[in-house]
Amino acid sequence: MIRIYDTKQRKKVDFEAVEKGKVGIYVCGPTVYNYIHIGNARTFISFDIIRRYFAWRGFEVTFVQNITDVDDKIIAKAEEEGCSAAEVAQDYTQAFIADMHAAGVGDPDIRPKATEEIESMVALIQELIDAGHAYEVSGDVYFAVRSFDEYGQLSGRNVDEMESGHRELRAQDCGIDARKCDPLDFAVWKAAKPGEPSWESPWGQGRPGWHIECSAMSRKYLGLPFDIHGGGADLVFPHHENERAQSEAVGEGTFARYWMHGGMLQVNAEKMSKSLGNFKLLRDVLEVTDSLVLRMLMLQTHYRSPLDFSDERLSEAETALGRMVNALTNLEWVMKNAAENADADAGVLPPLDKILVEEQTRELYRAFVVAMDDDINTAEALGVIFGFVGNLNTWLAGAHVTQGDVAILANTRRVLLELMGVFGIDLADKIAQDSSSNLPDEVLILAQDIAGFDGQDKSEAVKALLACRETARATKDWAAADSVRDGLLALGLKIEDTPQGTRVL
RNA sequence: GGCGACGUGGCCAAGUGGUAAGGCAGAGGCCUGCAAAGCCUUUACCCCCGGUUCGAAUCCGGGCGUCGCCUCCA
Repeated sequence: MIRIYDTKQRKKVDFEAVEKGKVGIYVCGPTVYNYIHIGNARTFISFDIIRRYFAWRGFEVTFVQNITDVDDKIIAKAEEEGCSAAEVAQDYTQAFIADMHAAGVGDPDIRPKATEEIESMVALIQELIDAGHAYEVSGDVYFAVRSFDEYGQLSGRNVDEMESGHRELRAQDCGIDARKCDPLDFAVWKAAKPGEPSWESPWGQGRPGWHIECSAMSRKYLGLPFDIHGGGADLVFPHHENERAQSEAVGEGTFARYWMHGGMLQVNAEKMSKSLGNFKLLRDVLEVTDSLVLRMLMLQTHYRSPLDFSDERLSEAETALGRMVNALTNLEWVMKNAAENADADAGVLPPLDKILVEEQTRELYRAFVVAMDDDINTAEALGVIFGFVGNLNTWLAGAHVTQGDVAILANTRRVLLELMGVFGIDLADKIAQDSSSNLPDEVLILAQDIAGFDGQDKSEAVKALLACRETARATKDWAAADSVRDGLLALGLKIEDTPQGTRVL
């Protein structure tokens, strides 16, 4: 049973799907007026992992994420850059999708764009007006907050207190629209101003308010009620409160059964902002960082907790990921070695305790599920895996592994890869990538220089070099041995001497 | 001012009643020609003060501190 923390109920609850075996998830996407920053990325990576986990647990997942491609900020950006709002939206939509791919975030099953869903928004607005929950004032349509009794329940706000807060604000300045019946009311449809993108509606030319977009699109693609509505914690109010009000006011009962909100990402313990100069774009970070490292960093903190981002933490995450990669590489090496030289060190070390490995692998799997079932506790799940990895290193270093052990180790390897895969970290691929650049042409030249090698095959050249180095080591000619190692290192090939022999990474 | 979250070893971070996972960093050791990797050992009065309980990091009250939201924000 998966338990998740529901923002509305303010506690962890058992997850029960609307339709057994299926889960519909709606996560608010970006407003495409700029490249997304790592704060956005955190939310999207978190829900990518949540989605992967549900799928891995056997649910048929329908994941919907919108693109808000009409908005004040897009219009402002267009003016700034001297192009159309549509162009701004299109450019940054493409950039967003590219960034998500670069970050290893899976595509949603459905990615509706607000501008292509106007019809369903207009329909919903009309329903709200007909039901007395919204009213038109000279081309604008507002939602009547006080017509919805439960307004404030999601974000834990009291309507009357909010009202008084607004009065104070109004005394100072400010942008309270006098046309609204109640200062708390918010726009669901905005009358077009000259030059702005607009669509026809029963209330004249205009465009939808932000909140109505998600209400309409989630209803259209998931139906009501649906299972999980997600987003960053900063969207709880007003965005999600308003969405919920719109969707539930028209008498369709529950909107989303569970609300999941991701914690904010901060930079150097402060909120990211352009004025503080700590604003980091995802694409800039990925320019110099493996996306798996970024993901590892995210995994180390629970998705609901605030996360402080820094270069130091990024580099720690890189080291941690390296530990995992090393363990896998080592495991694969041991397996290969066992297959290739069956009895090289027989008798020197005790045989591998296969029962133990098998049991602990099963326990790893179990503990992983327990951790993740508990509100997607990736930090704990990761701890479980690291704990196992430490044991695995000990077992492998202290035992004579034979051909007969390979099957059980292959299973362990498979489990490790599978569990990390749930996180969106493909270790096998990572290892392949790290070593794919392994054999540059210079290897042949180096092999000719040092070992007198004259073949064409680069991997044979490496073997010749290693053989040459072994000869040198046997005669304690350390200078010669090290020159081979240094030469290979310069070509990007790292050498490690192990009790079972030398291996190339 | 209102609402909410959080405060665990040098840093980060799990852990909601039974004397504290894991990662990073430091120190010492083992292994090794060296290096790398790995292993072992090592540092916790769980912010403070009360209370409940046989027993609390975990529950309750108070205090101090940090942060978020309350306007666009993932």
